[in-house]
This record gives sequence, C-alpha cells and structure tokens, in this order.
Amino acid sequence: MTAADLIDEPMRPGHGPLYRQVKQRIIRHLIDETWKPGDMLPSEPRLAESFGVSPGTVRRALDELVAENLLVRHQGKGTIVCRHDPERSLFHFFRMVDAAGDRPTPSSRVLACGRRRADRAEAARLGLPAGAPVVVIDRTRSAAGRPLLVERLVLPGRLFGPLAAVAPAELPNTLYTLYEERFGVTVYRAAEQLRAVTADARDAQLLEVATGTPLLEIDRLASNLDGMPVEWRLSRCRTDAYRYRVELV
Amino acid sequence: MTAADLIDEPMRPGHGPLYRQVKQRIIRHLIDETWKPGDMLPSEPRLAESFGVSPGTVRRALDELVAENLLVRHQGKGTIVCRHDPERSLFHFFRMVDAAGDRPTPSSRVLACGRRRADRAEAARLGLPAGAPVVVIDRTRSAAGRPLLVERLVLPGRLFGPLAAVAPAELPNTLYTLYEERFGVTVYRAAEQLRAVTADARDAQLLEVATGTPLLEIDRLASNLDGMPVEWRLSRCRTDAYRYRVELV
DNA sequence: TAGTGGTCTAGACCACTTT
DNA sequence: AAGTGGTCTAGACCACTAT
Repeated sequence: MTAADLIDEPMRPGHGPLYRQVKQRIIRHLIDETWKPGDMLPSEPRLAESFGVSPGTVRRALDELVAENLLVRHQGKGTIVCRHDPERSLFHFFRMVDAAGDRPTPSSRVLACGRRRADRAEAARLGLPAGAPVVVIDRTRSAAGRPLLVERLVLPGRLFGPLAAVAPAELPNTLYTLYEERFGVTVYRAAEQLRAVTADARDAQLLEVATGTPLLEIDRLASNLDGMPVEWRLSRCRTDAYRYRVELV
Repeated sequence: MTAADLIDEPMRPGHGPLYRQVKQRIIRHLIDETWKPGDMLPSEPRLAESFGVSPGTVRRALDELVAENLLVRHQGKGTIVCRHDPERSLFHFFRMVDAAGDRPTPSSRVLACGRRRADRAEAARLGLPAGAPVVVIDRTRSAAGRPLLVERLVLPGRLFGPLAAVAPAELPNTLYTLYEERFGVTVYRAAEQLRAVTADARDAQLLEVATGTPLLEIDRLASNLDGMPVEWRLSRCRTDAYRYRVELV
C-alpha cells in the first residue's frame, strides 16, 4: 500500500474518544461523497492505516455507523454505504400494518406535481427563505386495492428542481430511491408527529369514506446526513384496515 | 476470590458466539432475580472469571444489554440493573409532545379500579385463559391543567391481584414504578398500534370536547423480560395541544 | 489507594466470499 | 489461496468513585 492509497491523513490529537473522531471523519466522507450509497469502503485494516489508529478502533467506529443504518457489513465481502433500494424505501419508513401485523405493499397514484414558491408554513418547516422555490407532489397511496392515504410532499426546489418536469405517471412508488439515484439526496432520518383529524370533502372523495371520518394525520420531516430538511410530507390515513405501529424499548 | 463468589458455572460449548451465550445467561439471572432492578452486578473481571471467558467477551455482552436498556453502567462505580424510577416511567414510554417539542408532565385521576373476569378480547390480548381474573383501571390523564387522554388498563390478576384493593386515590401517577416495587413486575418492552377514532359521549365528557371530535387511540401491549404480556392499555387522546412523536432512523 | 468502567492496542483464529 | 469481516483473547493505560 502506498501513500496514494490513503483515504485521509492520520488522526491528530483531538477531543473525545479516538473512535468517535474516526467516526466523524467517516461521516464527513459520506457527506462529501468520497463514498456514495452502494460504494464499498476500504477494508478495516486499510482504514486503520489511513487514519493511523489500530484496527479495533476503526472497528468500533464502524460498529456505531452500522447501528445507525449508515453502513452495512457483509462478511467475506466488505462494508458498503447503505442504499435506499426500493425494499428499504418501502418498508423502513412506512409503519402501517394490518390486523395480522403484516406490512402492505402500497401502490401510489400521483394527482399533481409542480413547482411554485413556498408559503410561510412550508418555508418555515423546510428551513428555507420565504418564497423559495419548492416542488409539490400530491398523491394517494392504496393497499390491497383500497385507498389508504392521501398526502402532500413539499421538497426544496434547490435540491429537486428538475423533479417538477417529470410526468406524474413517471414518478415511482418508492420516492426515496428516486431522490438518491437522480438527485443525490439521501434520506437518513425522519421525525413524525401524529394527530387525529376528520376527513374534509377532498379527503373523503379520494379515500372513499364519509366526510367527517376520523383520519390519522402524519406530519413527517425527513433530513439528510447534514441534518438539513429535504422533504416535508403531510399524510392523512384511513385506519380502519391498517394501523400505525411503534415498538417501544 | 473463592468458588463461593462465582455466580455461575463456566460456559460450556454451545451454539453461536460466546458473548451471546454470556448475554443469555445474564438475562436468565435477571429473570430469576439473581440481580433485581437497582442491584449492582459483579464487576466485569469477576463476571469473566465466573463464566470462564475473557473480560472483553463479558464486556461485549454487557454492551448489548446496555443498548437494550436492561443495564446501566456508571464509570468508577459499577453496572446496575435498570430501574423504572418515576422519571423513566413518565418519559420513556410516553410520546406526546407539545408544539415546541417538549414533553408535558401529566397528572392522573383514577375513575375506577377493580377486579373481575377477563372478557374474550382481554384474555386474547394478554394471553390468558378465558375468564381469567384481571385488574382493570380506568383513569384520565391531564397536562397543563387540561384533560389529555382517557384510558383503560387491564392487568393479569395472577400478577397484580392485590392491586384491586388499593384505593383509587392511592394509585400513583407512575404506574410502572409501582408494578416494579410492589409486584416485582418490570416492563421492558411495549408495542403500540395507533388509529384515529371519534369521541363517544363518555370520552367527550371526560376530555371536555364535543362528541365526534377526532381522537388518537393508542393500543399498547407491554411485556416483561420473558416476553409475557403484563399490561394492555387502551388510551384515547386529544391531539389539539399535544401530538404523538416518533423518530425514524 | 484500590476498584470500577472507558479506551486503545495487538494478535490469533474462524467463517465466508472471491479469484 | 487470498482477502474480508466476526470472534476471542490479553494487556496497557486513563478517568472516575469510594474509602
């Protein structure tokens, strides 16, 4: 191994445990796309040599990154950066289950997709200046042939500008995969806030329920590795056949 | 250290990684109450000697148990078994937050507390034989002086028999602490399923809302270390001032 | 001062995958 | 056969707590 193979400079004295400094360096390389989703990282001994630390220290940093769903290890092969493949996109952030506890495979129908200026609520939620351009997608999602939810997604135009030009029918069911592959935006975390609301006339028509039916409203803000908001999603769900499940530990 | 200090026999050849076998042995000692909540475990070198493994292997087992909220380490002091102190009881399983993202400190008012036979739904949910005795508690919880939710708790009578004799006014706000201190029942996990419902006449009166107001219904099944259900809780929440928050990773 | 957990290192061997 | 991650061991030193 020559100097050219080194990914980074050796660690210099810093604050906190060495393995956390190593972890932060690796995260920085994920942010600056030294390693992109799906890429393989250098092996643990190589990383250790690059950073000038012992293999055990690198290993501990990787352990935490794996626990946080940023990396995946494959024994005998190597360690890769997590991807939002359709499988993960569909199930990792989707918490509705049927009475048996099984997750449905939802399909989606786009009602509208366009570009406009953010209103005040949208700008505030996404951390954008007032009037910044946003892409707005309205769609419904169904499971087992019956409408499950209606939702509006608001995305920063700076990151997703060309998305508005995509024909509604072209938008895939698994948007997070699209964000990653077409726009280089990776959703790593999301925070959801839930409340109960009643269906208005539009909800009722789209969800095939009576006006006034109670719906579960899910307000989700998704962010990337930098902690920047990249999507605001407001969903209204029927909860007669599916419920929202949470495991508390 | 003498043989009498050993808490267990050395590991014998088994299946899977050694550290997981050590972890399972420790969990078994938590179940059989060799170490109770609040107790201090033997030090890592002592455990290693008892189990006949290296300190690093014990450490890895403890790492996982700490990550699962079964143990807590205190540098310089030792490792103790997690307790459901009122702080944890109030905040660990309670996910309602206000608009600013802060958790309220709810107070509770017991409406009824008694013992009777489980109906079919209750027996099924708690894994009890039909007609088994259960303790049922009805109460409301308020935050910032306003009613937040109304709920019914159903507990296996076998575990909580004497609880029905407690005067309603004596029941503390933090029930999980009571379960642990008075009945030796520790809640370790819970699964919640959420749906939207409308307030019936009783809900409306207790929550001071109009009949038909949408409410968030939280169906929680809590279990102990053995995986046995120990509480079924059905709550109906107003979501005008507080929302249910979930972090997705 | 002694004991505890927290960090870091070094090396051996195993299981799995690729060539 | 060579390279990867997975496990297990052993020992050094540090930071914190109790006495």
